[in-house]
Amino acid sequence: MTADASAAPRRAGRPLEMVLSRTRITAAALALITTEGYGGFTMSSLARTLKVAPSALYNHVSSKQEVLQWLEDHVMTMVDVSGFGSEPWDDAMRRWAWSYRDVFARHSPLVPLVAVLPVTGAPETLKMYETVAVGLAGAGVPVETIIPAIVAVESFIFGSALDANAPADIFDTGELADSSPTFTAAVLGQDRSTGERPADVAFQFGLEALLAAVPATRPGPDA
Amino acid sequence: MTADASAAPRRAGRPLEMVLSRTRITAAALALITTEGYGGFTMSSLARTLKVAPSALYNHVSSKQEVLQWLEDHVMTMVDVSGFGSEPWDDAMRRWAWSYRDVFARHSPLVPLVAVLPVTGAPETLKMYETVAVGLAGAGVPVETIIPAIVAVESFIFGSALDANAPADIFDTGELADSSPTFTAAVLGQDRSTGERPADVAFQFGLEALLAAVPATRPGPDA
DNA sequence: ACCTGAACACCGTTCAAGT
DNA sequence: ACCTGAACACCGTTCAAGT
Repeated sequence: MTADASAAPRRAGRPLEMVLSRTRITAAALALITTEGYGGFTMSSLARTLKVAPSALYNHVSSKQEVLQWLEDHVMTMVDVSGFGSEPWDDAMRRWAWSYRDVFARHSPLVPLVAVLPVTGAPETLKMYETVAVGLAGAGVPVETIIPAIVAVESFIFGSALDANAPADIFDTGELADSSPTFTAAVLGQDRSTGERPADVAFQFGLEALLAAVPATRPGPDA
Repeated sequence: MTADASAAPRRAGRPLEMVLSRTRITAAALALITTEGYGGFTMSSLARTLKVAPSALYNHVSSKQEVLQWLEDHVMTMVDVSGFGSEPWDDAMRRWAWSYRDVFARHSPLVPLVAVLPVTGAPETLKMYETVAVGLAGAGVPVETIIPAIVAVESFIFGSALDANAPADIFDTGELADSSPTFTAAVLGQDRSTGERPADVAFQFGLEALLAAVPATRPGPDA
């Protein structure tokens, strides 16, 4: 209950900023993944970044899985919720959903982890949910619809984040074109005139469909 | 170009059904995963099931990743596309989407793999796409809309398959309830009277939203 | 053509020993 | 309280040697 409960004891010869902590481990993990990718992220490489033996990490973290959960919660911080409270609810949702998808497209290995991450250990994630829930409630969406709406949009976002990493030729049927004429025609018949990436066209389509189904009764705080 | 191009040479002392092949490796992998789960699936355990040394597998497969791709394609076989051609297009889509989600909820570690799996190496997956594309085209959906519609619904399905594995208490805010009053109220305000699982309620909501946005002009073959 | 057995280069994690 | 270094029990994959 002191004013600064998180202050670490300072010792001569080991400067304060060198003490391991959730914050510092998470920051190091993010930096490592940004430069080396998830393939280069191991407990060893993380320890090397922090100039510490790998075993030292286990004084602060119970597993690699936990580091990834910390990272996941930190990454949520990068999702843009600024529209809620300043834009009509649907524009706020669009801003949120697109940035959410983009963030996790860059961190797709974290996507399967979300299913196992309880909000209790993820305060930033909970903060985001609260902002979105306030936005929807303010738009007149009935209480019992808020969670299904959030979960549905979020599931769509996670699936779309994975899809955003698909190679451009994923649907090229090649020599199997003859056995799948209708699908092949659909692939070739896509509208390429706008120059948008196919993953973005699909995301736009699905997002608008989901937003149209949200039973809001008011346009939002400022509209 | 012979009648049976896939026949393996028969030798005395080594019965035909013991020869390794994509079919037999895939079947063994599925059996192993069904009994032991994905955590117990290693190249070693797979080799043990097939009564062979681990290194022997590499005469037939280039990596564990490839085994998983074979498995993924085989698993697509379990998705129910029987509605297409016999039901109104939207009922066929509902049957397909629910079974697709259920199958991959049981095989969620395969979900992130889909993004990297080109249809060229996945004939069963392509067969499924063809069936769905024929169904949508038959319902009068314009060619250029077919792929975005399929990709959007599929992304929603994959995200929902991950969500279906979430623990029931994932949204319990615990001691953080005070800092997230609106979200906590929404969690507590969910409609539990129907007895449906929250993941199913959200899936139903999102699926109906997406189907409502598909620009079909005809009800389907038999309606 | 396809198998075995040994080996390689890693993993994440534990633990006794230090300070 | 928190670090180091050695060790453990695995991984997926390669490769020489066999038949």
